[in-house]
Amino acid sequence: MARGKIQIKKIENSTNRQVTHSKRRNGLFKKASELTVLCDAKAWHLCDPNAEKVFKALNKAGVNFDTRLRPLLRALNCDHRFDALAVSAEERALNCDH
Amino acid sequence: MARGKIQIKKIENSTNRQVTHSKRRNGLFKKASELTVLCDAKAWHLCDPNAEKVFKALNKAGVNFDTRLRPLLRALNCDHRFDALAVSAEERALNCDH
DNA sequence: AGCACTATCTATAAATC
DNA sequence: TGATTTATAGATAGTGC
Repeated sequence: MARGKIQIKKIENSTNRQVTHSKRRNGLFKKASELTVLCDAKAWHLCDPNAEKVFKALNKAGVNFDTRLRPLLRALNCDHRFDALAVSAEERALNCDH
Repeated sequence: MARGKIQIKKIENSTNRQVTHSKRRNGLFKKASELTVLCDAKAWHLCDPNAEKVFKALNKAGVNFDTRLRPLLRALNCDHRFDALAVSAEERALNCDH
């Protein structure tokens, strides 16, 4: 791109790799949030207590949903599927027999 | 972009919205996989039984990790954090007391 | 370790088939 | 409805500070 085309393979120089990672990651987030707005991804069901449990577990694990995953999942139309996941986690907890 | 600049707000025409969604989603996946390769995201720890449980739960919920989320999570360096999530889920199951 | 610049590359909006 | 084209907007590699 830019001042010269690059091949899509691992960047061996670690400094360049880190710089590229930072730049492209920001670009990825921007595009994800644009897609979310343009295509009207529906709101998250944070009011759903089952979903809330999963989000809390993710936060506890260090995954910041709001800033890192939410716009991406929205853009990919994956967000509503996490409701199903939340239910699945809930069922697993209820079926725990030890 | 392209043949005219657009504002980042909901595309009201549903046909255009769908077309844009499809195009931009593909672009997002492409950029995510490029970033994964360029910046050498490390491999998933699928051999980890704790992580495996989470992946299975996600698949059961209809989230196709391999095609939808894995390249994105890799690109975002979130993948290793899912190991922590897996452990968290495991602990929660073990601490289930009813 | 950022942040700015900018020439160049890539993504894509609209058009066309 | 879906594929292809193309002109333009947007992203970014290399650079300098």
